[in-house]
Amino acid sequence: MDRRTSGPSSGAALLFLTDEQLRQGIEAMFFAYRGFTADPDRILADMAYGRAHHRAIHFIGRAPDTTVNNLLNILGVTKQSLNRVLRTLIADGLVESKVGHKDKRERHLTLTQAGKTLEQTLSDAQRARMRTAFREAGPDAVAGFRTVLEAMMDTEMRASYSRLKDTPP
Amino acid sequence: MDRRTSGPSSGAALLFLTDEQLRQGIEAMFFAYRGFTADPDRILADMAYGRAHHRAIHFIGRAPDTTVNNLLNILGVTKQSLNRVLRTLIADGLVESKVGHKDKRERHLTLTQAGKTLEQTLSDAQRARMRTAFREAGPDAVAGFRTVLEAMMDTEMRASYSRLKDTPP
DNA sequence: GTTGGAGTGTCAACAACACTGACATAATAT
DNA sequence: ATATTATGTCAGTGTTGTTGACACTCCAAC
Repeated sequence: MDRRTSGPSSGAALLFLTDEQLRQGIEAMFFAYRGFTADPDRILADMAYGRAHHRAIHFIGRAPDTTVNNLLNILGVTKQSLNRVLRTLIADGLVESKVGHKDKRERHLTLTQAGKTLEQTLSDAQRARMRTAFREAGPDAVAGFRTVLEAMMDTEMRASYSRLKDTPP
Repeated sequence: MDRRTSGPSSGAALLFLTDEQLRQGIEAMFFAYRGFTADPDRILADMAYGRAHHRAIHFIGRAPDTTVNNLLNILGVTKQSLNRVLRTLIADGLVESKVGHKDKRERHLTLTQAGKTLEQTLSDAQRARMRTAFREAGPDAVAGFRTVLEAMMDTEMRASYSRLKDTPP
């Protein structure tokens, strides 16, 4: 067991691990996530789309030509659930689905121009809130924020996150 | 071009506000929230309950004798939605509803012993993950984490959060 | 070359949980 | 007396998750 916090486990250095601190962290996570999704949700409510569409659009825009299976792993839902979302996005001309030329079982997904436009609108709203929060909190707080979130992920999600993080846009 | 040696005087100090950094923050939030809810979800899946029941139980346990209206404000859902959840929790003997003695229109909600037991089970699972993440990240990162999350909340949610935070358990 | 299994995508039906709208009841406020 | 507030309920709808069943494609073993 490495003691990176220096000092005995009973010391003041571990006060941030009390149940009370953890409870506050849990509640902060709950309230913040509501704020995190509030702005895109408002925009989507006027269309026939929901949060699931937003997520699909985000990650397709992030990794163009991705396959359905890859998207499935990132989103962590069943393929049937994703398929319903993709069907509407494709029908509405926001996403293009192309049969793979190497493996014809695969479908490669890309945003159309309309899809990119919507993605930009949603991202702008979400980024604006994140930017304000980041600016208020300052760079050191942001670094800590990212460190804790990364430690909170499941292993597979952390892998997906790192893969995306290290992918040039 | 820009030498990022150690000059906080130039634009380098604002590098943490680039779209790329914001995008990573957004994705970190997405993946981390999945981890955040994963453990309680697994426990609840075996019962007839879902995440909505968990939230209700958490905040009733947190603020015993709370009214329906107060819970409504905290959870940010409609009364019809909350009522469906409360009805099953009361029927199953996890929550007790008492008519207010000052204002008899109000119902005051409290966890029964069985409710407290379930709350403890769910909290333990969620706290365990949070504790591991906090310990890995260290106290400074945790402070930053909390600062950013608080800045990300809507104003009303931040008020709810602060009210709970300053309430002794 | 045919067969069988693995991978991939689609359709259908169902459950959880959110929403709106309308209405009832009781208690409180004006 | 009337209006407002707090709560509960019924009915209907939408989004998003789930299983189950099935078709198509690829690849490898026979």
